[in-house]
Amino acid sequence: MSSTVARALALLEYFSEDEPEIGLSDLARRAGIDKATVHRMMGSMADAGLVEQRRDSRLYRLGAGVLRLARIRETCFPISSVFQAALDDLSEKTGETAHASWIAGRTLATIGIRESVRSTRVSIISGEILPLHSTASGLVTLAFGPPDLLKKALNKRLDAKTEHTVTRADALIPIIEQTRRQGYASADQTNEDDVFGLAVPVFDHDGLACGALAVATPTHRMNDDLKQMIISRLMDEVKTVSNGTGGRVPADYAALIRMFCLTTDDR
Amino acid sequence: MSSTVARALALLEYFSEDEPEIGLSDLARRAGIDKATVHRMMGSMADAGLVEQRRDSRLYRLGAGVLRLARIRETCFPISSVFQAALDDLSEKTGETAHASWIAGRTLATIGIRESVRSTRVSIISGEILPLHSTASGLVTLAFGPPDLLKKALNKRLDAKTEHTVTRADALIPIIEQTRRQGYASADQTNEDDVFGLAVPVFDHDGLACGALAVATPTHRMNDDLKQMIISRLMDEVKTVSNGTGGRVPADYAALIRMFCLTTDDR
DNA sequence: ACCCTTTGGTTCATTATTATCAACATCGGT
DNA sequence: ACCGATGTTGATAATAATGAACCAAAGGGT
Repeated sequence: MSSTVARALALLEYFSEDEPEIGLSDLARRAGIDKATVHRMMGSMADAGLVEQRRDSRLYRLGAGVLRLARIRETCFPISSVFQAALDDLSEKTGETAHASWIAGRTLATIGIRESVRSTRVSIISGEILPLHSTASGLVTLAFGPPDLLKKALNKRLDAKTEHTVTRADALIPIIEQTRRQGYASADQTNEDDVFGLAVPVFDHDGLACGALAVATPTHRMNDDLKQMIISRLMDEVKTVSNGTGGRVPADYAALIRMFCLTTDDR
Repeated sequence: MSSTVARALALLEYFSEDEPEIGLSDLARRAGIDKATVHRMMGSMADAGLVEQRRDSRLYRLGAGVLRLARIRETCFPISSVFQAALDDLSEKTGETAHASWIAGRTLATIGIRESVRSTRVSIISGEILPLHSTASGLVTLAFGPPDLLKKALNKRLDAKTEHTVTRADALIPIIEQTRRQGYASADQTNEDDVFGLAVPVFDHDGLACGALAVATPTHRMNDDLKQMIISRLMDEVKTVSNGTGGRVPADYAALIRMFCLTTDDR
């Protein structure tokens, strides 16, 4: 089913900002793999520099090798900088937390955050992997992204993150279709309690979504006016970011953007 | 002998700033592995987001997943920022190109560069992997780093990068010992023609070298005065950077630094 | 002090995964 | 259209991954 390499690399997904160091047994338990196997896998990954092991506590953490890789990737195909500018802009104009994500394999990786300055705000874990089915970012990515990503995502188990999470594939399909029609996705507490997410896609060179821009607000603060305002701001950034990262906005989506500008002008 | 995971991850080392995209056959040829094998390996790595494949040219390149990993690593254990400050300082004071590297598994990864402003200067490829035996950075890392790294490095094939490269392990040992005594390493055209490198170690929490700071100058410009000046500047940064990255300078090396300050004061 | 649990690490026989090689498909250039 | 090189897929043989058992060491609780 899944190759050894894939299983080994999947171990990397357990590391995040709020859990940067993990022990051998812990890692093995979560992944559901034998200790001995994980031990050898981590050994190989340590050799490659992807992880390193503290000499004292024997805990594993991400290694310096990832810095090198990210450096190459970013100097050759810079995206972070483009995103960060958009995020700063979004957060400033909406007053809420903005974040950006990007397709990484069959997952969605958070690659940029700008937190709201308000006292009550949504706080996002840097480097977190976003579920495709329960976040606004995930939904737009599925709706406008590569078809096979959607297919794979629907076949996977859809974990219930809150009591509002849609966990049945057939219930998800109409939501995806609605997202396609309106050009943005909203997710009210489907991934985390008291978090309302709004997201638009970012397009690659082929006109497929390769990531998402999102604004997250506390649910209690959300209302129609705020929602329209945020969506309008998000739409404004789609073209900028897509072009800035070497992508292009497909014609039908561009039409959606124009429509939205008109409706907001009407207000 | 070597695990599948290790072989797969070794493929990542072929990507660099001046060769960010590589085809399947090319990759297989260099690694000496069958095409089909590489194909499945890259497939797994693409799933994990470490690499991605262009839909048009089918070439592979580093994926967005590495950005996520680097982000986590850097927010939890920041080192780049500390290094960059030191590099800027070094380059400014010496007028030459300064670069920093860090142990990543059993290799040495370039994680920071500040190029000289001069017209003739040493240009360094970002993200490049430095050979341990033929660069000044590699030599100090071997001299002051983990003993098993040295052992492994001596057992590996020592490629001749130029006609000055030392390729015999027994010839390398006295050089390492000399490096230990003087506290810095110099490499005159042993890795690249017309490049003279000077490097000092950066220490981790255990007092072992985990990286290096280096200044590279065109060989024709190097003389005793410049050499002494650069070494003095490098020594100045050892403590700053080591402490800034959570490390500590061992007592015997601290003594070396003090000695060097005295001798330079004498001048 | 003790026991008991948990941790990281290692070994080894079995088996399931993976490398291999070939054929096939696809593309670009001459 | 040809040719060479490339990416992709499938069947078989061989290798490497697996997981149980085991060890040493480090807490944690009584």
